[in-house]
Amino acid sequence: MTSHDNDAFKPIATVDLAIFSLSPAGLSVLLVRRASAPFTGDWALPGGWIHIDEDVDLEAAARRVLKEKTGVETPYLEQLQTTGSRTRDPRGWSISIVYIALLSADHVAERQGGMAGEAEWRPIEGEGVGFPLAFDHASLLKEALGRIRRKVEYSSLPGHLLPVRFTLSELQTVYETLLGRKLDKSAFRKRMSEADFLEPVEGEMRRASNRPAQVFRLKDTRSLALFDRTI
Amino acid sequence: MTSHDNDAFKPIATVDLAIFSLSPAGLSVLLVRRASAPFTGDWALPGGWIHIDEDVDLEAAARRVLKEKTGVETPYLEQLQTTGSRTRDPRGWSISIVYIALLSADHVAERQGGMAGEAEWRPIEGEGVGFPLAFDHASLLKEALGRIRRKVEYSSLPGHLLPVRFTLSELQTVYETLLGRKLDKSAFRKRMSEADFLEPVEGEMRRASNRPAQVFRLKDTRSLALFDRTI
DNA sequence: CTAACTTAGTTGAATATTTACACTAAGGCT
DNA sequence: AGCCTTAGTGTAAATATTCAACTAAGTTAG
Repeated sequence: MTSHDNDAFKPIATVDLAIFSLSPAGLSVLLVRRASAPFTGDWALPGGWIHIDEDVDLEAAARRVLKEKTGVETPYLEQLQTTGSRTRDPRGWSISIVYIALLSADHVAERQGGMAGEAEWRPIEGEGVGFPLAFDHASLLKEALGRIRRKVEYSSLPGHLLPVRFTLSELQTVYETLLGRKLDKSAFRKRMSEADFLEPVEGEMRRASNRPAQVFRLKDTRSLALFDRTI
Repeated sequence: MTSHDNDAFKPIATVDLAIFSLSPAGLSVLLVRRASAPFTGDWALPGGWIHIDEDVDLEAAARRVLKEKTGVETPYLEQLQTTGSRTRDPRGWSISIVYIALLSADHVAERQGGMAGEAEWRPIEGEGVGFPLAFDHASLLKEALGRIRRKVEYSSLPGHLLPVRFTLSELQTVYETLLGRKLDKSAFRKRMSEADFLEPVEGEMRRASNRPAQVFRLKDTRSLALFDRTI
């Protein structure tokens, strides 16, 4: 077996998404029911083929799949990892490029009805959803959760689960939900201020509670690349 | 354009490697000269097709390519990222799964002669090698360097660039090389001890300098998974 | 053979950062 | 009016980090 160019094996390659949002129950992931073999009827992460004529690159393919399933066009999107093996799909060698997407609460609210038929939000319990998934998707979901939970420690990632404008108290609650522990208010505020993730929305105050609070928004996402430590 | 299973577009997919080692000049990367179109004669990261019958998964494919180019069978190997687009290869849509490999000094020494004809070590200067590479490989190399340099901060990754057994002074020098700055000896030792990356080789001392030094080795690599924060 | 030199490994004081918790103030609610 | 809840700040104690000196085990020069 030598390596001429025309030995090129072209494997089946899909883009799969772990799409998260916050529900009253905590962090939730969007799952779809498989309509065709293999794993017909099982729950799976939403995914799709790359469309050679539509998608200029992998991220565009992920964005398109996300829009098809949820209608959302401006998500937080981040490549997680690529798995490929002979055994993960019974039809043979296949590759899956997995992306993580975070949907804000208002994204989800807007699209409550418009969601593709068999897609449903399922609450995260521990390292997954508590029931089996098609292919190796349970393992992919576990990796995605690991990435998110580690990244809470050093990035503004949790901010993408809130509406565009939020208060510091709301943000702290999201951090606490993802970390599974309480944070000190004073330390949290100092850290946010030093990390320079946020900008105040000038003059805007919110009175969701019994006291008005300053409203913030995330600074331009591009600056986040500085903090990306993939894996 | 609807999405039946048999629409499945199977893109050209390769596994490419950014293989690093330490040379007297500092960090070096292994490059090969392309023998065929496109980019004939240009330098590129070593890579290869997936062999559907040989490779059980992507990591096995990366391992095989590494062995073909360097003879090394037990490298440090880590998936970096996957790029795929219409434009990165003039022949059309293609995908590259990129792995980072670190070779220890004794790996390199062993294989000085046995290396495939047109492969050469090139010193890293800043964010690359200082001359153009085929495809998007300059950009892939830049990402790999970013990953390595960030990971120095919180992992034992630099240890994989040394022989299996090394002294703390040698290890500190590698950290300093990768970070591009001097570290405090006392703080470095305390950190290493707390991080629990290393185990002493009982009873073994090295007298490379004018004073004998305790010899260490990395603890089982599997424990490193705890620290992996991809990207 | 001795004295000077080099480097492994440790110690400690000065400084900076984190943590825990109390405190003030601006409303809403009864 | 007075009490309650929550936004936002202050601060003292505990912990970490930094910087630099110190000890000890050799090697090398004279």
